[in-house]
Amino acid sequence: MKSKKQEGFNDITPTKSELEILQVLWQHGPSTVRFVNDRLNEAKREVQYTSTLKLMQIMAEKGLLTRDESQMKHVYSAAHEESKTKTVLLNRFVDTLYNGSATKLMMQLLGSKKPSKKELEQIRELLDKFDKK
Amino acid sequence: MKSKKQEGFNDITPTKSELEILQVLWQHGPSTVRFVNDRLNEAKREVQYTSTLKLMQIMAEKGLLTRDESQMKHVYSAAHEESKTKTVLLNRFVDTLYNGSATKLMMQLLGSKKPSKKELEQIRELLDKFDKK
DNA sequence: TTAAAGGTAGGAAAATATTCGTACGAAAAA
DNA sequence: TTTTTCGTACGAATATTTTCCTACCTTTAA
Repeated sequence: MKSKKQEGFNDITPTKSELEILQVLWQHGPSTVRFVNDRLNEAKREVQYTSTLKLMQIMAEKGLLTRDESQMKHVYSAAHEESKTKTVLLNRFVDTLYNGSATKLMMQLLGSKKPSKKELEQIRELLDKFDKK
Repeated sequence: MKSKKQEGFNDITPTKSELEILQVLWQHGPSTVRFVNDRLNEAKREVQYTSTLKLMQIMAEKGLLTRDESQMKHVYSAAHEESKTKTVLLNRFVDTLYNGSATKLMMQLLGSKKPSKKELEQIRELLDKFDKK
């Protein structure tokens, strides 16, 4: 298995708007600016095409996205796995708000949300797996 | 669909820097700017006194903090409960990253962190409590 | 073959968030 | 009393993030 250590020089932390774009790419796979912009406009809010373009260009510069320029309509992809990026964001969130305690977060979560029986079952299964390690 | 602007209502959503200040106030209770600034400087990073002052003044204007001006050294307090504010932030986080599914978040959490036996036990207790409801 | 539509690039404006300098009054120390 | 320290208020400079205008090129439709 490959090392999971990060090189350090690329910060994969996206801003709020960048995250919206990443979500589209994670959900739909490699896409053109036009496609992403359409998704944003239908799901979120009104944004001009060139705004989305600019942001995606910046993201590509930062290393958040890669792009295929072989065609006129450039095709962008998320440079990092969804789970990897979200894990980073989640850990940061836990560190910031719950002093690193995942348990504290869960307590809050269970207190405010209401998981269904089925969901509770899924969580238990996951816990069981852990016990066996 | 975008929600309407809530004139006159308090948006308790703090920015990154504001959250740092709130953490100090939640942890230590009502405090002067001097005290908060000292905590920030020792725990986080170097910040000038007037920067912290300004930010806390802004937060008071926004309704994030309240302040007692009866003494020369104004005493600031967090305007909202820690758990209330963190619940809002947590729910927003879940909505943004996990499409509102707390379970998905938990799965990721359990997958990336490695809870200790003791933590696993705590979580189970939590789930049990929940089951009985 | 021309006009319209749709692309990219880049600069700059606009919106937010953060930081700090300066003025000045009150309290404490000398 | 005089000076120094510590406090608030407030404007403005910075930094960051987000938005969009304009120029110009390519493809498509008329």
